[in-house]
Amino acid sequence: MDLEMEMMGMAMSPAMSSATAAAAAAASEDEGDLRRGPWTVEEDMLLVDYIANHGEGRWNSLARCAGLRRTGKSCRLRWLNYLRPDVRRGNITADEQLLILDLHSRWGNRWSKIAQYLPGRTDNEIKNYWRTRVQKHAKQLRCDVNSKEFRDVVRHVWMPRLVERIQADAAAATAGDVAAPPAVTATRSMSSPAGAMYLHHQQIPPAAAMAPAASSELYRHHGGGGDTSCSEPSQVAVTMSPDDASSTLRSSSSAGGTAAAAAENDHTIHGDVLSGSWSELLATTTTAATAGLPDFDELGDFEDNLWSLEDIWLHQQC
DNA sequence: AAACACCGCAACCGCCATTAG
DNA sequence: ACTAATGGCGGTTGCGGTGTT
Repeated sequence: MDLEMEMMGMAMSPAMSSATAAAAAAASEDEGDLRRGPWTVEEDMLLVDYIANHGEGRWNSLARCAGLRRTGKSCRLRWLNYLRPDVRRGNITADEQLLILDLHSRWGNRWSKIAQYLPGRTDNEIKNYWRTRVQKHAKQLRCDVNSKEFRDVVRHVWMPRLVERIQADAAAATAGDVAAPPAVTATRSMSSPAGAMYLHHQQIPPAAAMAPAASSELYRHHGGGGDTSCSEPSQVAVTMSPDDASSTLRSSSSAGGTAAAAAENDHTIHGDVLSGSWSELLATTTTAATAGLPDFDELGDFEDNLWSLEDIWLHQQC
């Protein structure tokens, strides 16, 4: 990694670009031994240099030895959420959204666990995404984010439409790339690291790729199979450009029959948000956009808050 | 142009689990 | 076995940026 360039980028970050923040940080130095608030470029460089030379861990002593007047916790957080070389920043992609929705449905607010399946994303970033985007949609639908109603909207509307969107984009991408191997097209190639995690083994046959056993194997390869108390994340597809949750919801009107039907529900989805009440949305979409999807409540194998992207995907193929 | 409201995100806080002595 | 230190996690807050009136 080009450390110099990284530092330049940090210097341009919102937190660092503020003269008032720097002044506040400087002022706080007089208030005690430990500093708080936004990190300065100098502090970042101290931390990065120290970790480059000595490694991470033992954060309290690290902070002292590096000459940082910060708590060990603060140093650790700064490193993990911002300074780490492999940290990804920017828009959450559609496949990442799908994963977050899927994994959250299984594990709830286990942000660090969810983050393990989104390479480069931090638990903090995923948590922020959930709070700012997902909870906003719940608010717009006038239901609680933890309510069954909202979970129904997510699994019957949001996730299927994300899948449709991803399919459409993947189809558009492969249409312009005749050299693409058929198997890759069929199994939905994934462009993001999150997607790549699941299709790490590119050669698996399409059918096997979708089999739960196969995806289980994929998870085990990434250390996700140890926790037998949790269902495993679904294998999802992706080839698409970065986008945000809102535009994804705006989404999928060009993605085939079900999406075309969804596009007719322009009183329920227009602009970039879900509008109307959750009940209106579900009532109009369960007969159109989600036609062909399983009746999750009758599948029997699902707990109240458990469902699988594989089921959504498989039924969309029918 | 100014005031206000809202949003997104970095950072902090408090709690709990684990580890070292 | 006990205690203190440390690490990790989820929840919350505060601030800067941006959009709206």
